Amino acid sequence: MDRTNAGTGAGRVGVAGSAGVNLPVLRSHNTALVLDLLRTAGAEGISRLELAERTGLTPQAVSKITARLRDEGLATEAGRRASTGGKPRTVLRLVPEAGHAVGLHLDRDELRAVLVDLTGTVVGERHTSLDLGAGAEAVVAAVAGEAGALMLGLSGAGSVLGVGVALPGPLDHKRGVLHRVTGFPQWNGFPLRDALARRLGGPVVVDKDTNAAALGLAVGGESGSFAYLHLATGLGAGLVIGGALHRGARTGAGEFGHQVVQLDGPPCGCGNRGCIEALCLAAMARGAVDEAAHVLGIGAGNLVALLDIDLVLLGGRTVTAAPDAFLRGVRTVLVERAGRLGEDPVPVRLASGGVAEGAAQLILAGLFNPSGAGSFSPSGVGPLTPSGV
Amino acid sequence: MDRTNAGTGAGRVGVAGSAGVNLPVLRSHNTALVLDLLRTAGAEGISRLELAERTGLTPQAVSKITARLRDEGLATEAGRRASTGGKPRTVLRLVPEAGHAVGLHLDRDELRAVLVDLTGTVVGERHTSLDLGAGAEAVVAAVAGEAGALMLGLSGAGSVLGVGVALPGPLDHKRGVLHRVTGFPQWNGFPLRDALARRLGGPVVVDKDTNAAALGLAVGGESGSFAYLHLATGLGAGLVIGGALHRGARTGAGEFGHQVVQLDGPPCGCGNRGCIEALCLAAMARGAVDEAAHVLGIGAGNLVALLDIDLVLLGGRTVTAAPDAFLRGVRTVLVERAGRLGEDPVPVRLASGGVAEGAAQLILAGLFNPSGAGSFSPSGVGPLTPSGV
DNA sequence: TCCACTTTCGCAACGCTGTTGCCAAAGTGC
DNA sequence: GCACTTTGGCAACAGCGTTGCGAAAGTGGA
Repeated sequence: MDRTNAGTGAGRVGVAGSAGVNLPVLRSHNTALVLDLLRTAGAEGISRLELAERTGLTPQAVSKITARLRDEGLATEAGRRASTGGKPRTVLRLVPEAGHAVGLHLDRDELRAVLVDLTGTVVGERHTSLDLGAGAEAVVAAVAGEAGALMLGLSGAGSVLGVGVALPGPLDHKRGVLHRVTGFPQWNGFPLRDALARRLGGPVVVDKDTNAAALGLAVGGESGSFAYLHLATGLGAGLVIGGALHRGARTGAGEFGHQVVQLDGPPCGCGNRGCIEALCLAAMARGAVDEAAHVLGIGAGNLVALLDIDLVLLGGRTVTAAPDAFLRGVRTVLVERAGRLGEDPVPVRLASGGVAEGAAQLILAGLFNPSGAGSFSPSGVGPLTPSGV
Repeated sequence: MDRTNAGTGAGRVGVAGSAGVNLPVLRSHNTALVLDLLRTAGAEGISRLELAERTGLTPQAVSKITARLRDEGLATEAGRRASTGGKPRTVLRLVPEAGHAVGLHLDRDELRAVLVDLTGTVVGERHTSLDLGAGAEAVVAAVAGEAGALMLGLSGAGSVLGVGVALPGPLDHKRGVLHRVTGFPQWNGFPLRDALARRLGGPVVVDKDTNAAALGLAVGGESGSFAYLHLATGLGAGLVIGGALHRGARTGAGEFGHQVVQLDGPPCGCGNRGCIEALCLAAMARGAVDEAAHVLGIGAGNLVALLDIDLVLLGGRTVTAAPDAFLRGVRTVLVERAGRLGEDPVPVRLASGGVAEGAAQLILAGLFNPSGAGSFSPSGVGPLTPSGV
C-alpha cells in the first residue's frame, strides 16, 4: 500500500519538468541501465567490459555495480567467453527467478493473466471469461482473484513486484482512473488502480492495452521509435519514441483511429466524419480487406511523416485474421512514400507478444528503466500477498 | 574546429541508447538545470530556496552550484525579496552578457541574422537578400560574412558560443547535411554545418526552420508538449514533446503538410494525393481562407489525437496575413473534438518570435539543457572569431 | 531599545559515487 | 617454461550532494 505508483515515472519532485540528480538517483539510474543490458543480453549473458562499453562507465564502476547485483541475487556469473589472448571475459546474466510481475489483460469479454519472471518469460497463466458490464465490485473481485491465484506458489524469495493492468478504454495512467470505457459507462471515473492495490496489497499500474502491447514489444527487442497499430473492434496505436512509451500528459496519445483521412467521409461512432477507424471497419464489413489495409497504410504513412519513426508493427484480431493482406497493403503505401522522397522505406512487420505480457512490463519497467523514480530496492518492495482474496 | 557538434545532443558514448551517468555528467546536468531556471526567471530573478524546491536538490547543493556560477560570471545577486519573518531571500539572476549566440534564418530569398545574449534577447541584427540558387560557395561566403559582421564588436568576455542555422528543406540535423531543398537540387548532400564551421572556426548547428521556431517558442515560455504549425509557401510543423524538441532519427519529424486527409484528393507536389498542404494551398489560391483554416484545424485535430499535446501554435506568412480566420478555424475543430470527448479543448494561439532567434537557441540549448553532452565549460569554449571573413 | 524568534545561507565534516593506480589471475603463443 | 595480453578486484582518491552547525539579517512583541 505504501507504493501504489511504482513505475509510473512520477518523480519525487512535484514539478513536472526535469529534476535535479543526486547520488542515489545516479546510482539507481546506472543500476537500472546495467540491469536493462543484462535483460537484453538474455540467457547468453554479457561481460563486464561489454557493459562498460555500452554504458560509457569505467570497467571498475561496472564491477562495483554488478557485484552489488550479485549480492542482491539479481545477477550471476554464467560461464566465460573464448579468450582473445588473455584472461577470458566472465559472462554475467540476469537471475530470472529473482523477481516476478503479474500482467492482466482485461478485454471486453475475457481476462488473461500471466505471471512473468524478470526476463519477461511467462511462468504462469490463467484465462477466464469476464463481463465488464457486471459492475466494478464484481469485476475487481474476479480480477483480484485471478491475480492472487497466479501469485500463490511463489516463495518469498522471488516475490511479486506488482501487478500491471491493461484494458481498452481511455483512462488516466498517472492516477489509475478509468474514463468512459466505450460501451460501459458505469466505469467512468472508477479508480481501478487504487481499488486493486487495496485488495492486493501491492503496487498496481494501469494503462491502455495498446500502450502495454507497445511496451511489451519495446522490451521484446524492438528498438528506437516505432508505432504499434492495433485493429480489432477499434483502431488504436501505441507509440514508442526514442525507446520510451509516449502517453501524453493525459494518457490520450495513440488515438490513431480517430484521425480524419477523408474530409467528407462517412460518420464515425465518435461523432466526427471520415475517421480512419470508421473507414477501416466499413471496408472490413464489406469484406474489402485490401481496401482496409490500404486505408491503414495511409494512416501509417501520416504517422511516419509526422514522427519519423523507424518501424510499424501491426496487430489485433482483424490483422491476425488476414496478416498478409494487411502487411502488403501498409507496406505498399510506405514503399511508395519512400520512393517519392528517395528514402529507405520504413519496415512493416507483424507484432508478436501478448498484451498481458506487456502489462507485466509496466511493473518491470520500474526496475529496468533508468528514468528516475522507479528505482529498485529489493528489500524495500515487500512481497505482494493476496490478502484480500 | 574541435567541437563542431556542440549542442546537438550527441553523447560521449557512441551507443544511441541511454548512457551511464558519472559525476561530471551529474554536475553538468544539475548546473544546466539551475541555469535554465535562472533563464526562465528572467530579470526578476529567483532565490536559492526556490531553486532548491524546483530542482529537488538541497539548499546547500544549490548554494554550491550558484556559487560556481557566480565565480564563472554567469550569475549574480540581484536584490532581495521581502522578508517573511526572517532573513530575506537573496535573488539571483542570469548575467545576460556572459555569453552570446548567433542565429541565422536562411529563407528562400532572404537571410536574417541575429546576435542574442544568454537570455535570448536580440542585441544585434542584420537582414539581407539571399539567392539560394547562387550556389553553395557563394551562399556560404555571404552567410559567413553576415555572421562575422554581427560578431565583431564583442569583446572576449562575453564571447560567441556558436552559430545556429535554420533553413527550410529536409536535412540531417545530426550530421549537418542538407537533403534536397525544395526547388534547389544543387544543395542536395551539401555539408553546410562543416562548411560554415570551417569558415567561422566555431561550433555550428543546423536544423529545419520549423524546429528552430518551435525551440524558440519552448524557450520563450511555452511548456509541456506543443506543436508549431507553419503555413507559408509550404506547411510544416515543429513538435515539442515533454519540453524537448522531437526531430526523429533522421530529422524527418514534422512533415505535417504531407499527411493525407482526403483519400481521393487532388494531387500534391510531392506526388501523393490529398495532402493537407495541397488542400490548404489550393483553398488559399481560391481565396477561401476559412476553408484553409478548417483543413488546418482537421490536421491539428489529428495531431492532438495522436500525441495528446497541450497546445497548438500557428505561424507563417499565410497565417499572419489573416490570423483571426486561422485561429477561429482551427479552434472550432478542436473545440468540437473536445466536446465530443468531454475534455477541455486544446488551446490555439499565434506563435510569437522569429526563426533566427530560435536558431540561436540551437546553440544556447547546449548550455541550458540538462541532456548530457552539451555541458558548459566557459574556458573550454573558445571565443568564436570570424577568421574566414 | 532590547530580546526572542524566524529564515537564509555558508563553512566544515561526511557518506557515497565513479575513477585511478596497482597487482593477482588466467589465458595465448613462442 | 617464459613473455605477453587481457580481465577484474582491492585500495586510495577526487568530487558530488548531504548533514550539522552557526553567523547574518530580518520581524515583532515587551
